[in-house]
Amino acid sequence: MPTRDGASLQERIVALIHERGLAPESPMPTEVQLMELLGTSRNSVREAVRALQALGIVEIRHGHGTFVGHASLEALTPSFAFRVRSGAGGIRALNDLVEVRELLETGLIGQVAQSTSAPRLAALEALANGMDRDREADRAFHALLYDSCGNELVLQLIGLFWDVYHEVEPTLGPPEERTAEIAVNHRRIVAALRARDPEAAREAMRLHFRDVKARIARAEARPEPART
Amino acid sequence: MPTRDGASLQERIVALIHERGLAPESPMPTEVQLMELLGTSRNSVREAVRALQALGIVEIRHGHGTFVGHASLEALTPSFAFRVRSGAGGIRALNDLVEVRELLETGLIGQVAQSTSAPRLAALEALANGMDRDREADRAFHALLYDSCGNELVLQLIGLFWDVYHEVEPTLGPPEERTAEIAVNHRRIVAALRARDPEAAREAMRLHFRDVKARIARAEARPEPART
DNA sequence: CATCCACAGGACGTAGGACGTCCTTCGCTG
DNA sequence: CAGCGAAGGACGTCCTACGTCCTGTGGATG
Repeated sequence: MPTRDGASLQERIVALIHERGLAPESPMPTEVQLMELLGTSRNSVREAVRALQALGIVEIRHGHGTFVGHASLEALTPSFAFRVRSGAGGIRALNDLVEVRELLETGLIGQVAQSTSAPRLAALEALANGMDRDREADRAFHALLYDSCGNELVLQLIGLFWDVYHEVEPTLGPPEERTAEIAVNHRRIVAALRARDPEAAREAMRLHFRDVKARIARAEARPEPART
Repeated sequence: MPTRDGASLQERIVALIHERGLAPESPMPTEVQLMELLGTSRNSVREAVRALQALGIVEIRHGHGTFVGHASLEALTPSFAFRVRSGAGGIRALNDLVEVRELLETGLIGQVAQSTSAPRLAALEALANGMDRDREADRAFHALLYDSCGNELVLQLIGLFWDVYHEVEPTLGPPEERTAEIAVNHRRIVAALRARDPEAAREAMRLHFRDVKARIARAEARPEPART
């Protein structure tokens, strides 16, 4: 079977990766080799590869070569960020995004409460206390929370949503006393975990997201915050 | 401020969409216009636009023009499908994906149980009964379930995960009596909704996903199912 | 002999031009 | 007035040439 030409170039390149059983980080054929393999011009090859790069399926290193990617959700950040920035429906989309994170985190926090080790609790507490100074601590906190669940997709989704939210967060207006709220909420979560109380942890998580959504609602109430 | 050249072409095009306040479906500048606006060659413009198309940020219609896209998650299907097809970790990734769907659906089904109208229930039941004949009925069932939640992102995520799962489902081996199981599980869910019993609905949903995950586990146990 | 540097080569990045294909529109024709 | 064909706009593909980045090699140097 030579190659049905019905499939798009993109699909044929992906098929090629699977046929050869190439693992992430493996080198892909050269652009010139792909030209010959697929019987097209370098231009078409490059466009297809660029599309695959945008999806995280391949990784391009200038001067070095093209490699199979990890299809990490990180690559998809621009798509989600775009959706959330879209004028009118943007705030709505942002709220949807936070609600999904709430669903994931309140769903998982129960099992986390039953299985978190003492050293991990200490690390979580340290992060919760450092949030005033370092905003990244918030991201690390949520990542560490679900690190033990063994679900890579959840970790990446939560990280993705965090990134997208904080990318547009400045446009939501002044933070008010939010930074204080955040630390309090996170300390409450840690306390519930320390008590190994799943229901209390879930409730603490709900409170946290209630505050986040309240901030979004305040932003929605105010007039269009002026475009860049 | 003319345009800082530090940003990638992609980012500059996205910025241009936001600056002009272009809504989805609006026509984008022509490739030639973008060349002039961004001061690059048509080749570079096309590559950047192709990347944005892969992310669903723009939509290209041959012979007609380029338009602002909806950044629908549908465009991201190839990325998720790739991740799930990746040889060794593929089954693991598929399981992660189903678990995320479980988190979302069990988290939402409670509020659905309290708010689903009679006609909607009838429609759900019809779909549940039609699953033996039409596999799409399953997809429609889950979409209709959460349609009333007002969260577009959840709908798209569940649809995306459904698509990805069913794209690789054939490789999981023979379906056994699964089709029967599916209908039973879904009828149980409808019954719980009809009784307006959130906890029963959640439990029925858990059972459904228990079966799905069991199928994945059986596939993981068997040897590599031979590549295409 | 070990080290450092210049250079050649491979691979991706950008540019410009030419032609093909698809779609729409307008004007001509019957 | 209806139908059809030509023209033009916009994306698709191809080709060629040159620039930039990285690596490995080989010679000059201490």
